[in-house]
Formats: sequence, C-alpha cells, structure tokens
Amino acid sequence: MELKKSYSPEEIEDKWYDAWERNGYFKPDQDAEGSPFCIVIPPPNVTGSLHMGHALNATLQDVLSRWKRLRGHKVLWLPGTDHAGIATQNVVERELAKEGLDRHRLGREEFIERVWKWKADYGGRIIHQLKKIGASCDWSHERFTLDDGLSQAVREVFVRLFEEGLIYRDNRLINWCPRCHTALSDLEVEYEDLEGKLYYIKYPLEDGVHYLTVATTRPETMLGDTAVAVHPDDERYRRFINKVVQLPLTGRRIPVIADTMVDPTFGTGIVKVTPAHDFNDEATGKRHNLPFINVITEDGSMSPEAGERYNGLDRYACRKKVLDDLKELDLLEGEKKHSHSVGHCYRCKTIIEPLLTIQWYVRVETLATEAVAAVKRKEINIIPDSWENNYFAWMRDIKDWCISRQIWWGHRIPVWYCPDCRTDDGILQGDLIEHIFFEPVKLSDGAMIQSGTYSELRRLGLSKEEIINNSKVIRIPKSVIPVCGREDPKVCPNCGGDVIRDPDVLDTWFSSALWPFSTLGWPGKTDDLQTFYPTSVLVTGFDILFFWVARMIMMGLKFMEEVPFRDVYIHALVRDAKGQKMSKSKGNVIDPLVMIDKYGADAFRFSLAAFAAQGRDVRFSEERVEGYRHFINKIWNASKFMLMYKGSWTRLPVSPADVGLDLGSKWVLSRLSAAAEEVHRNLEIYRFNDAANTIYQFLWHEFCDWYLEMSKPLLYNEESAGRTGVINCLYFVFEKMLQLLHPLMPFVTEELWNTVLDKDYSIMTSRYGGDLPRDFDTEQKMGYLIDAVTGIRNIRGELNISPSVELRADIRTASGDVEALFRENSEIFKKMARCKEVNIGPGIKRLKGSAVSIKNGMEIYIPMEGLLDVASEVSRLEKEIAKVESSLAFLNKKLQNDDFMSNAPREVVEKERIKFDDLVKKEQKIEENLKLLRSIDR
RNA sequence: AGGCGCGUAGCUCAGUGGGAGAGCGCUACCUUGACACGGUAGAGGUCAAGGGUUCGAUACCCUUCGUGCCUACCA
Repeated sequence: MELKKSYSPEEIEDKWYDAWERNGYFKPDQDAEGSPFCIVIPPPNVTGSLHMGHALNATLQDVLSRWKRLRGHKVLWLPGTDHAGIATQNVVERELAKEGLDRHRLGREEFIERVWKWKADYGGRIIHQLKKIGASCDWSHERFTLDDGLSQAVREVFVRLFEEGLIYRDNRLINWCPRCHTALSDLEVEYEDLEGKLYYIKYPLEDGVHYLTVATTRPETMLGDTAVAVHPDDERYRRFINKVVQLPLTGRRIPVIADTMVDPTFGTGIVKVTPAHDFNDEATGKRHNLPFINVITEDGSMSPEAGERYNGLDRYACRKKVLDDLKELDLLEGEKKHSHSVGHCYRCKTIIEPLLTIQWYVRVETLATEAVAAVKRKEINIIPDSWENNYFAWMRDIKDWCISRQIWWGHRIPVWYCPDCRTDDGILQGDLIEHIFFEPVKLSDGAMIQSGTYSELRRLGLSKEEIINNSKVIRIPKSVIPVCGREDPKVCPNCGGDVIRDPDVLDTWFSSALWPFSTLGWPGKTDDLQTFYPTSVLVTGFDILFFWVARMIMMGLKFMEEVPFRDVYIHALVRDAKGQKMSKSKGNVIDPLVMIDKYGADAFRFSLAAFAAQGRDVRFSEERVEGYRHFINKIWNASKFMLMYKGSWTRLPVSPADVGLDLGSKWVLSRLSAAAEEVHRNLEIYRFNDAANTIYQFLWHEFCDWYLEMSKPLLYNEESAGRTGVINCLYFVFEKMLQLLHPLMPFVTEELWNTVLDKDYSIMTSRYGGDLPRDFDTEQKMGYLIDAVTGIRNIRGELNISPSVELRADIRTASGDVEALFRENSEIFKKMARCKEVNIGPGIKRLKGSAVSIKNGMEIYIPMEGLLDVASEVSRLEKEIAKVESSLAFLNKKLQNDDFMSNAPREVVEKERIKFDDLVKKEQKIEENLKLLRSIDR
C-alpha cells in the first residue's frame, strides 16, 4: 500500500469512525479480562453547540477510555445530554414569539410537544458533534435526562426524599428572573459590578421636625419598607430608636429599629428595611418581626401593594417616578455614583429580583455531611487536590437547595393539592389557592376576570381545566397539604374530589445529580449498574463542581449508598491565547469543528491533551495545533520510510535479549520501554500533557532522529548481517508506538496500523501488553556514540564546515570497552557523523591542525589539513573551558564546605564528587589542547 | 473582605530541596535516497522583588508588587 506525500486527515477520519461504530468497538468488550472502567459524560445542554470546553472535556475522556481499552479493561463511556429546562424553554419560546404566539396561548401540553419536536429536529446535535473529534462513546447507551427511565429515577428520588422529610416547601426570598419567570437557585445567579447610583432620601419623623436620611440604590422598593434601621451603638441616631417615621409616598408609619447589621460608615448609617425585596432585610425583618410587604410581582412590575399610583409600573419606570415624586416633595436629598454588584440570570442576563415566594427545597445538611466525609475518607479523590478545599468550603456553607422552577419543560413535581379538603387549621384549601391569569377570562355573564382564588373562580362558573389552563401564576400557600406519590392520583385520596397538580418542574440539576446511576438503569437493578457503578472517574470543569459534582456525590451516597465515582478530574477552562475567557460577545470564540477542519482531529486532540497541565487554565493557540499537525506529518513520513522495507519484514517478534540485534535496535527497545512506562504512569495520574510530551519526544527525537538514522547504513546494505533484525525491530517499535499514541491520535494511528502493519484487526481491539525490560548497559553505550556524533556535529556547525565535506575523526578512547564499541559500530558512526575515515584507540594522537571535542571517556580530533581556523577554534575551546571552570568553582566551593560534606546525603556528595572529577579531567584535556593550538598550530 | 492560583527563554508553558527544560519564534548552515510540515548546530533566563528556614532555595515559609479566578458583601 502506498502512502500519499503528506497526511490528509479529512480522507480517513470519517471512514474510521464509521467503521469503529459499525463494528461495535465503542461498546464494552464483554471478553475483556481487565476490570470494568466507566465514565459518564457530563451531559451538555441539549440546546448547546460544541465549544472548546466540551472538546477538551471529551478529548480527555476519550484518551482515558481508549487507553483503558488498550490495557484490557471493559470500558463504558456513556454519552448523553440534559434537558436544560430554562434554556430550552427560552429557545422554543423565542420560536413561538416569531409566530406571534406564546406558551400560555398554546397551552402546557401543546407547548411541551413543541419542545419535544424542537429537540427531535435540533436538540442534542452537540453530543454527536463529538464524533468529529473521535469520541469513542457507546452510543447505544446514550441517555437524555427526560427519558422515561431517568424520569422514573427522578420520581423515585423525589418521593423518597419527600417521605423522609428531606424535601419541603417554604416561603422565602428567592432569586427570581422576571423574564424567565421562574425561581433560580443561588448558583444560577451571576454577579456583575454595575455602575449605579446611591440615592439619599429623607424620611420625616412623626414630630414633623426631624427627618432621617436613608441611602439606597433601589428607591422603588421603599414602597415596601416596613422599618428604618440604625446601628444600636451609633451615637448620632441613638435617640431616634423606637421612634416612628412617616414613610414618604405611602404615609405608612414605620418604626426605627436598632440592628447590628447596619454599617454606620456606609451611606448615612441609616438603612431602609424592605423585608420582601432584599435578602439582608429579610433576615432583619425576621429578627424584628416586621411585616413583609410585597410590592413587586413575578413579572417585575409593581403590585397593588405599592399603591395605586405605582401599581402595574415596571420596576425601573417606577424607580423614576418615585424619584420624581420625591423631588417634588423635596425629600430627595441627593444622589451619587455608586458601583455595586448586581445579580443576573445566568441564562438570560436579566437583573434578578429577590421575591418572596413559596418554593420546594431539599434539606441538604445531612446529605452534605456525608458527601464531605466521603471525600475526607478518600473514597473520592478530587484531582488536582487543590480543589478539595474549594469543595469543603462550599459544602460547609451550603444552603438548602431550591429545586422548583416555574417553567414547563422539565420533570414535573409529583405533588397534588385538593381544593376541597381543609388545612390543618380548618381552612378550605380552595380559598387559599390563588390564580392569576395570563389574560382576562370572560365569564358566562360577560364579565372579564383576571385573578382569584380557586374557590371564587369555581363559583364564578369556571371549570378546573379553564382555571388551570389560563393561569400564569398559581400561588399555593404553605398550609395547603401536598399529596405526593409514586403514582399519579386521579382523585383526592381523602375526599375523592378533583386534585390540582403542582404547576412547577424541577431544577435540571436535580436530574443531573442522579446521572451516574440513573443512566445505568436505576431504580432498576441492572447488570450495567452492577458492573459499572461506582463509575471510575468523572472528568469535568471546575465551573460545575458545586452545581453538579457535589450534588451527584450527595445523591449517589443517599440512593446507591456508594460514591458515584472514584476520581474526579477537574480540568481547566479553555481561554484564548491572551488568557481571556472565550465568549460570543467578545468574539474570541474558537470553534473546535473549524480547528478539526483545518488541522485534523488528531492534531487538535493532541494539542488539547498537551495543553491540559493540571491546575492551570488552557490558553489555546492555533500555532500549537499547527505544530502538532507537523508532528503527525513526521509520523506519516516515518511510515513511508518503513514501507520501503516492508517486503523484508519477517514479522518475527523481537526482544532486547536477541543476540543478533545491533546496538541501535537494542537501544530503541530500551527507550521504548522507558517511554511506555512513562506514558502509562502519567495517564494513571491524569497528567495528560506529560503523557503527550513523552510520546512526542520519543517518537520524534529518539525514534526518528536517532534510530531511523542509525538504521540506514544497515538497511541500505542488503548484505548486512543485522538488516533483518533492524527491520523487525523497526516494525515492532512502530507497532508499540502506534498503540501508545492511539489514545491521543486515534485516526492516524488506525490508518497506519492498517496500511503499514497490515493488521487484520483494528488498533482499537488490540492490547498493549507488558513492557520490555530496560537495558541500561546499551543505553550507556549508545550515550558514548551520541556524545561523539554530537561533538563532531558541533565542530562542524561552529566552524562552519559544510555538511557535504566528509571528515576524518581520530578518537582517543580511555577504555577498551569504548574502543570496542566504536570499532563494532564504525559504519554507523561514520554515517551519523558524516566521516569518511575513523581512527580509534587509546594511543591516538592529535594531528596538527585538528579541531577538538572532549567528551567523557574520549577525545575526538578532527584533522583539517591546514584549513583549521585557529582563532575560532581557540575561542570555541576557551568558551567551553570557561563553562567548565565556572562549574568547577561551584562544585569546589561545595566540596570544601564542611557543612555540606557532613549534612548532605552521601549519594549527593558522591555524585558531586564524580562530577567534579570528570570536570577536572575535561578541563585538563581542553587545557592541553589549547596549549597545542596556541603553540604548534599558530 | 475572605479564599485559591499564577508570575521561569522573545511568545506559550512544563518542572524540581543538589547550578534550569520543551514547543513555537530567532540566527547560521544544509534540497544527505521518509519528511523543508524537514535536518544539524547555535544564541537566549539574577526562575517577579525582598527577607527567612537550610550545608544548599527557582522550588519550602513570610512580606511586597503585579495578575487571574472563586465565594461573600455592597442599604
């Protein structure tokens, strides 16, 4: 088979991927003798498109999966996507808006159908884009968080947590996105510093004389103030404590309270307290039993409680109006610029509104304690371990997890309420459940109605369906008793009446938290679960350590009574070459698919792996990808070289113990062992960059630069004794090399495995056996050869001798072993050093006009027949002797130092002494030669 | 404010208690029978600064400066 002049990835990548998939090589090998190895992919959003983070993440997982397969493990890499509740709903809502529709007009069921249809058409592409980078996921195991099986797991988990009292409802301030119209968890809020204003507002005291000036960034919330607070020790205001102020614009009388949360140095030292619209004030309000007045609604506009003048205004329009009104009343004392951090919705970037609502929560305290203990006990290793502290710190301060979302796309909360039953306090529940319609509904008598309690609306003649289907907001107070179960109740289990289902769905992360076991078939007792749980390693970015990793650990421990994974490998974020986070708005996004198009998947993957040093961000630069494409080209050309000798390849196995093998072959076998050992060791501890560099170094600089070059004299001479050995060794090393490289570069290695090695099975199904033993004696011998060759090349380069000039080398050897070595390998040596004549022996003398290279155990003379530029050679040797002397001075100081001699470990002292002795010898010899140069050659 | 990290060759980055490495770039030479996406050689660093521990510090500790991120707060 012929290979083209250079490597064209596009011609082979799809071909091999299809073949692998068709042959089922991505499925766990049932005959594998090794232990099971399982990775569940961090499921990307179904709406997403592939970015560099996914590419890095998937590459690392694929490297591990492929490497483990080669090592004989039964490997499952399980792919899938999550349903991304808010994001996906947003996408489809935007689509509807283009058609002049909205989800309420469409209705819940029809809307959900639309989302499924969208998903079928566009969703989940991202995961299949991974095929382009060669991801060896078992696609027959692909999962989606809203699949039936996973939904069943969600149901089971919810019900059990509910039954155990670990899930509860509560009325608290939550982060609310007025645009997405849903609650968000603390983690889903992104804070950003904004330039705002601090407004100083006068609150008149009841005495009609004094007033207190508060400073606020959100004047519109004053309509909901229920107190003014000062620090108890603040002398300026102490006398006002327990007095009453008239809240401007409302006339409400509110108390002046003392609370230590007030910072006397900020603003005026007087704080307005709005318990229903600020997290700090909520706490203050609870401490002081203040009323909570909700002046802002779910869509970010002012509520009737804000007063008739402001009711219905958008929160920012209201701010302006409030300020105008205050100015009018001369109660606005001033304003100044103020930069502060403001929460934004992580999905749509709308400014968050803290809102008092009833939500579902998971009580995480005990779950978190267990999850911390598991990491402390090393049942889970977080790598790099610097992330452990981060994990512990977060878990220590963890707050209960708000899991309800007021959207439609997701796992609907399996809870129902009966309007006909009564609360524990004896109140009819239907009287407590409030509905707000998305548009006014016409009653049978022609009147229009916008909202009301369930009971009222029923009395007005609306059916249950009409009420539910028209509701934009349903408020169900805490006292209404929830009915939760594994089966959907048709009627109320107590009274047999109609029940209303909780309108909310669960946070997407709730289902993601179950991913390591729900994907393997839980709550069923499946073989997959038996074989692959706990999974081996989770590979993910640190940005979802809390969102996801911590929650998986909690849920895994709770429901599987076993950690979800043994290792968590946290990789870095991919940034651009300047270290900036890639983002669409900055326009510095690099599309992985474009990289693959340009450079091929192998070069791209190899770059990512080589960049993935632990604990540091990846600064991605296209130049490096280009560099690694050159590396592939190097492999490609080495392959072409090998193909020339394929006819003579006897396919006999080789080993370093083969007596017939030449020095170079024995050497390369030993170096291969060293490289392989290092690659395996590095992958074992997730040092992807070290693994990549090891194989790069071996392949290019040892195999190509030295071994291929050394083998040429033997290969060119068809009569040479070692020829067959060299050819067999070349192919043997090549095969092992391809296997070592395969996890990093699956495509090109498969191509060469087939074309160069003529294998009748895929490299994917091959096994990398044990390593051969090192041969240190050979490595040392080769060291002499390399030293001598390098010395001569150095002379050639420094003295500007053309490579076409063949030199004569006179080598004085210090031992018989070295002499024998050069005699045995003189042909190879001549070729490598480009010499036509080599004289070797202990009695060799320097000829006049020779350049010199002093090496350990040998002195090399290059006679130049009067052409030697004595001045350059003198300065060259002087430079070298200067180096030697400075080293000697340094070593001498050390060896003269009694403290060093008595305190340093013996082997260090010994090492330094040997170094010193060698350098002394070297110095003497260079000195002698300099003397000769200065006298005879002058 | 608290926490975590980073600062090593022109650039991007590895690294280690015993006088620093790679890739790219640069310089010189070379179309030598796999490869110019190549070969050979070379130049280039007070390992941010200061102090401490140590026989010995680029590495460990402290301080400072610069820089990035995370968490919290910001009335």
